[in-house]
Amino acid sequence: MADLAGVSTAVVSYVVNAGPRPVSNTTRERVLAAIEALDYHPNAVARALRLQRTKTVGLLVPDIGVPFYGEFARAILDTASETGYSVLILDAHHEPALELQPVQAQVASQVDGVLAIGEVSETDLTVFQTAGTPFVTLGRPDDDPTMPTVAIDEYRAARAGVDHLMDHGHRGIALLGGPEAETVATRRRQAWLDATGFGPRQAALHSVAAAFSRRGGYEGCRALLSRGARFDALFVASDIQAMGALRALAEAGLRTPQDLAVVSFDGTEESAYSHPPLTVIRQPIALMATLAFDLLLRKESREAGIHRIVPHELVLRESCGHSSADRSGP
Amino acid sequence: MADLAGVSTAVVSYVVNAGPRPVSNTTRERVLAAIEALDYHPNAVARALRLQRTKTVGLLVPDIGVPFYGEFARAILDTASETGYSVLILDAHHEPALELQPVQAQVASQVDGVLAIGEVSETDLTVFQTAGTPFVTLGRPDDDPTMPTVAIDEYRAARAGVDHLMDHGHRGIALLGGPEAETVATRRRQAWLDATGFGPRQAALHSVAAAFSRRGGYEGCRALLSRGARFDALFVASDIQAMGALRALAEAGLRTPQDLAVVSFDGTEESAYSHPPLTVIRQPIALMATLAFDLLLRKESREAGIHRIVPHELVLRESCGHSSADRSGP
DNA sequence: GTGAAAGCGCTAACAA
DNA sequence: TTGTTAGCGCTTTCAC
Repeated sequence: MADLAGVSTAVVSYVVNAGPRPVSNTTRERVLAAIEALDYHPNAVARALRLQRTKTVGLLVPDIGVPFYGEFARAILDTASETGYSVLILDAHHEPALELQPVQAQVASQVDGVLAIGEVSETDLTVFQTAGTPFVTLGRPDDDPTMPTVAIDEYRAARAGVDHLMDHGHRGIALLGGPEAETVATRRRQAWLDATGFGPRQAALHSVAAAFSRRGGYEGCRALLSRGARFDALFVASDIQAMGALRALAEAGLRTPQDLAVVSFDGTEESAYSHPPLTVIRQPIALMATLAFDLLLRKESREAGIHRIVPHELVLRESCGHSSADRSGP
Repeated sequence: MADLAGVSTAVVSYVVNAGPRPVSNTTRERVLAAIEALDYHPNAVARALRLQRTKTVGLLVPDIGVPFYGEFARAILDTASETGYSVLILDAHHEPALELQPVQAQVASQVDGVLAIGEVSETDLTVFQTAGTPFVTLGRPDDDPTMPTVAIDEYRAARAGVDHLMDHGHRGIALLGGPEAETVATRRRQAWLDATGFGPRQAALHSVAAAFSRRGGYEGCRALLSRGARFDALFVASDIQAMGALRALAEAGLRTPQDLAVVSFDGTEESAYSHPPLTVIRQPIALMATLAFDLLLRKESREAGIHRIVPHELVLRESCGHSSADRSGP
């Protein structure tokens, strides 16, 4: 390569990286020609070793097959590619954190930082912390001040959802919540609890904890239905669970929203196409991705305690009882 | 590190990799202790440079936010992690191939191979081919014998879907197809054409090409509806388009399957939770992922022309008119 | 069974 | 303006 152009490798480097030293035009031409002729491409691995920077970030997701995480991943891939970054995806697929430790460590040495969506175990985070790998968590409400985070105000967001149901006059609002171990699920539950004013007995009767999956939502909803408690509305902790819930409701012969109003959480694309379209609390996915990525690379993430709260949005569709008269499609 | 244990770096390597040279037990102990004490983790980048092997594969997807691709990515992540591989995701987000060239080349130098789901441009493939990066395509029916591929038999699969609609007695079967540029869309259309026996005029009247997205399906279906052609069934080229179609049908006051039977393609999770649940042609995603990954690493992919055809499956649910009496949930 | 040293492909300090 | 060279952290041949 350098030989063909008759220059040293240093000059090739200067040309390819446009610096840090100047190169005469004639030399540059020769180098460029040689690059073209040999279809030369710099080796990213060697570059990374030398620079101690891989231009790659890790993205830790609970399950890339879940649309909410998929849409998040897309947003992050978009932002990353704008600045020439690659993204290494790690799918925790709900496994215990310990199993991942070896992988994590391996990955920690080949990424410039890690973005973690959703629930992440403390031990996972510790791996990155001790490895000195910058990281920021996304959508993980936590008061732990050492943890850089970008998230909506989970409590207020969920509260907005339940309050909206109350504005519609509903009083028997059941909760189809997320797994008890997940912080977001706890926050959303607390909001529901405060809004409804249910006491312990009523709360237990009117709520269920289910997995963040369609099946989880389906089974959770059936469990709720089989209890015989009377409720006229359902607040669901995630869109994906709502898909299962709508199915269960339909099978039970219950109409939404006439018999039961529904509001769910996240605002993924599919929530606009369900039957009926779901009224949701939407998280600003693209914005969160951009902010998190910037935070990660500016290494502000090292300054502990950066918590960026982004605005949520109540999106009114049919499932809460709004008329669709003025709608013109999703 | 090596210093602490009082050994050379070579021995550390022997211990960490359990070879290729033997190490005495006492020495091993000392090394292990030092590793523990220093929380040492080998640098994956340096390792990759030396071995010329990154233990990372690239995954090229059209849009990671689309559930079908998300589920595919999940399956591939699963297989990859079993053998200690990391996965670098590249989202083409429907951009022209040329824009990606720089990225591709960069990536080509940091992965051991590339898996491409769905449509991939020839020029994209050329980048990897000239870089000597092994690759295999997934779900890309192509007679090009130089291209290693894992896919269902698109024609037969689609044919099975349309034939099933005909078995139900439908004769006016419309097609909500994919983009004309996509090979799979062409194949599925041909199957529909042969099964229905439509001539050019009828075919044009009864079909539409739409983007592989919910909105694409929604708009495509509305276009079909507004044409005034009479049809009693709809064959949809993908689940995600079917979601949009179901929405459009509902808004038009058409009941599925009473007024219009629907069968779609892919068999993602969401197809089991729509209203009504969709009868689909399912692609064996997990199997395809495993086969493709194996193919990629065994470098059989270098032997041109490996086409592995995997079985598709007709999954009967309600949208085609089957009774749901015997169903017990998704 | 272990150490010394070369070298993977690149960048950047230093020399010229 | 350009060339020479050290070294990023690892593996592995070769010598002992």
